[in-house]
Amino acid sequence: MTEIPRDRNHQPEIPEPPAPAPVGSAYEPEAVELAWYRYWEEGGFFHVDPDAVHEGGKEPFVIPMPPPNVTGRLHMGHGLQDTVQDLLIRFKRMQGFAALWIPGIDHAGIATQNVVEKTLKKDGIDRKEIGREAFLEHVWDWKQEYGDIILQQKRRLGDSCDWRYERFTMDEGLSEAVQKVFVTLYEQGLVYKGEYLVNWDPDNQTVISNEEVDNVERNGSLWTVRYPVVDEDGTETGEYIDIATTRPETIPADTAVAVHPEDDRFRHLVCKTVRVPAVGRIVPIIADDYIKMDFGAGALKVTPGHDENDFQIGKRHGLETVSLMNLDGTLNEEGGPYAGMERFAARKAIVADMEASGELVKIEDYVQTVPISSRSKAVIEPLLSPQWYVAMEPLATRALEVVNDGTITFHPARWANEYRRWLEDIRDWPISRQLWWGHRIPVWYRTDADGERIEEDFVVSVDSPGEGYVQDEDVLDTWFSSWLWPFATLGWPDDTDALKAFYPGSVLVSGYDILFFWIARMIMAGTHFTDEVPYTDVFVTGMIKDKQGRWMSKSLGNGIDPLDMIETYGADAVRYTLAKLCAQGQDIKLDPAAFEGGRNFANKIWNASRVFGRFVERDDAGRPTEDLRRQRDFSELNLAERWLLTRLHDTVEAVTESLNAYRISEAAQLAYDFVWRDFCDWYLEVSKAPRGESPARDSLALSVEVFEKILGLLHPFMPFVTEELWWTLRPRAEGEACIASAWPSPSKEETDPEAAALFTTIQDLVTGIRQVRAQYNVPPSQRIRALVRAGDAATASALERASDYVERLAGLSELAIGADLEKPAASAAIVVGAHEVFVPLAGMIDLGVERQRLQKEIGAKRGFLGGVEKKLRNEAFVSRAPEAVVAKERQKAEDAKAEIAALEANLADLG
RNA sequence: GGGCCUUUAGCUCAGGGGUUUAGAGCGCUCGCCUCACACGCGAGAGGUCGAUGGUUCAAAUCCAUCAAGGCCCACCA
Repeated sequence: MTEIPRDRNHQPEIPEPPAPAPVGSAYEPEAVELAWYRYWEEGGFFHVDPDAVHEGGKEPFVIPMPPPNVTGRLHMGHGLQDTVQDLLIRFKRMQGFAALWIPGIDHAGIATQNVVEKTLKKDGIDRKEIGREAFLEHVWDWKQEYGDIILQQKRRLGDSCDWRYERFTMDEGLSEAVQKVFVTLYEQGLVYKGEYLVNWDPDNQTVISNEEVDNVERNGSLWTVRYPVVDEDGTETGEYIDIATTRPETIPADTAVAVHPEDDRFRHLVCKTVRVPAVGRIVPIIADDYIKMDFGAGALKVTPGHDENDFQIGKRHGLETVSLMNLDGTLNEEGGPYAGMERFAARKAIVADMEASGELVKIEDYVQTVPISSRSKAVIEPLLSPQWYVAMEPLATRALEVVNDGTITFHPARWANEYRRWLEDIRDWPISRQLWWGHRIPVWYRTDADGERIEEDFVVSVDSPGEGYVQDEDVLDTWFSSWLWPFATLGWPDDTDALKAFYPGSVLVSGYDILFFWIARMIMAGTHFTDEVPYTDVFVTGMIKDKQGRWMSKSLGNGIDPLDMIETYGADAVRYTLAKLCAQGQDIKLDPAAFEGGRNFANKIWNASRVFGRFVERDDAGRPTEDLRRQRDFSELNLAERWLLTRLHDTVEAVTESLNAYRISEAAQLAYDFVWRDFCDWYLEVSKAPRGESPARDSLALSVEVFEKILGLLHPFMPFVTEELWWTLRPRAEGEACIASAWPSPSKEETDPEAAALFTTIQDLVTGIRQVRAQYNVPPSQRIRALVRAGDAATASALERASDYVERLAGLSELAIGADLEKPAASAAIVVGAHEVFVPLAGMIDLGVERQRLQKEIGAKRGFLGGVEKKLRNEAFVSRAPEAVVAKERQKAEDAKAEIAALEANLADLG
């Protein structure tokens, strides 16, 4: 049992934070990322103890990480899912939750056994020769060597999981849980042994579940074979039944021929007998309405030992079940002359023989659905075999309830439908696997005098009943341990502190590819064994595809390695890009070039910090020694600052809301817009001191203050660069890290919608002047004059106070503002709402260009006005639409008219 | 055979009954090495929101049908 750490016993020493990069240096992600991850991990910043909940009163927020396969390497799917999980964890941690992300590894039964077997084969070692025990030693060695490679790779991505909780699906605790669950289910009558047709994988020589079978369309043949009707002593009556089959090699296992009871062609033959071609067995003709009269030749050969439907027919009619295949896919003695042949060789041989004997009537091309093992890609053989099953229906009932009653919510909601569909039509789960690597089935058989086990005489128990018993050779399906993951990782079945504190969990993040395999089964296990849902929210991500929308696969060689991307662009860039692409539930067509966007954003933030960061005094190590921030009063802030704080407040609110609703890409976009557009493009430009002057301390202080909030806001998306910059702004106390900071929550008090609106007007004025400059190719270095004729005196004086913004941003040498200024001759005019801007362009003005510009502007406005007026002319609209909507449209029309009038006046002015 | 998803700018995608005349990134055009950033700055061009019909005062947005692409499930030999 892994001991769950407790705070009072574990007080990790917080290391020295890495020294900041020198001021003015370019952003180099790799060095920054490695250093900070070490700092966080060693400093215990990911640690969450049960006491934080029990005694600290913190609300838990728990995500069980889908344990990657021990054979695994990080792929883009992990990149995406881990980005989402870590983002949520960091977000909630900053919000003050006891945010626990539980990592671990899955032993991945078949996959791992295959890999190790292949590796050994290269050294000339055969699994069967060395035997079970020796083989398992190799697998454990392999696990030791490669087991946590992927977890190391996840660290590179920045995953902030509490590694002290790391579990392996075959470690002691998980094994205990698995055994207990098997025994419990057996005692509840929900585990049983049955002999049914199973999906047999002849390559891996194990049974697999339906979910592990892929049905693929393949070009095959449909052979029509003639079955002669014979009497009791085997003489042909001259009649015959033609039967179409896609699997002639199973003919030797035919135990009947079936026709539809109402089929007039064959009705008189029912109860008679036919001779099976190739092997000469005499079998009855039966009637069953499963048969489709219009398919093939209208009759079916019944092979209960090798086809699920035939098996059902056989049951109904009490037919013998002949199993003619060995576990390796060769025919056994039932195959008669074909015994010992591999199944597809047998098919060829049997077809050739029937062709020669005239029993084969025809061969047609036929597209059929072939079941394939998703692991080995071998064609699945339905085979009669005794296996252990879990009766799923009782478990499914509860699991359906908790989704139907809203205890568990899927995001996006449509996955709940898929989930229901599967559960409502659930089949029993074959859980035994004929493998060596996995949890041994806790069933003990009594042995007879020869040491052979007696199949019917067994005990189900965790421990051996003692002498005279041997354990079942088989192991359990990998998912039989992973379905316990959310609670077994916390110590279940023991009632640990951790379990009490952190179960049930909060969110599961996973791809839809394992909705049935894992997500649904976890919910079944949770409700059945713990009487709780394992988590309340399921966030289902889309799958990552290549640029052309194809699945990434080794064989296509179209995979994009996240580690390569991290090396090239940085982990923050990879994370931000994936977050941005993570629209709810949609598959993602990934172009590696997309990561450039993330890199550019990280770089932008880095550079933005230099604008004010270079004015912070630092010691020799580059650490800040002064705190620029100061007490301030919102009302004393200037217009731009009040606008910025208003935008900050709104942005934080919107991002928080988006994250809470799992709208990850929206949150990423909102943060991006604020940081790049508002903060960098407008605020930083406005706040810069005039050439040659030093910026005001108050202005720097606000930049630092807001930037700190920005770093917090971006931290869940881009933890590394934000943490790095966090330490460059002001002196920090030990452990006062960005990761441990509180989620920004700017005060509503510190917003000023009026200031924000005025600033927007200023932005429009500036943009207008810039447009004129661009139109006339005025070089950026050339200062020009401009006049603003404000629509009213109040705005005029407000703009007057903010005139240096416009001057600076529009590159003006002089700016006149007033409510009744005259338009100078030979000037370009811009209409911004009720205000007009005149740009005197003596000597430069081109009447043609100007006329064109104004006409285009008028055209656009008229188009707009036309639309609005059309609405207003519609009486139904005016009478039925809400008053506010109508009023708004009226206002729009009026504003547009005024603007058009102003533009037209200016146009007329040109002569 | 059932069910689901997608179709919006050249490309990749947001948006999801009234948000000024539909947005972003990339690409494209023009001008800029403006002392944070060319991984950048400024200005632009470019969509009758797959088609048709309907509901509504109002549809890219809701409904129906169709078309194209994709996915999942299913026992047609």
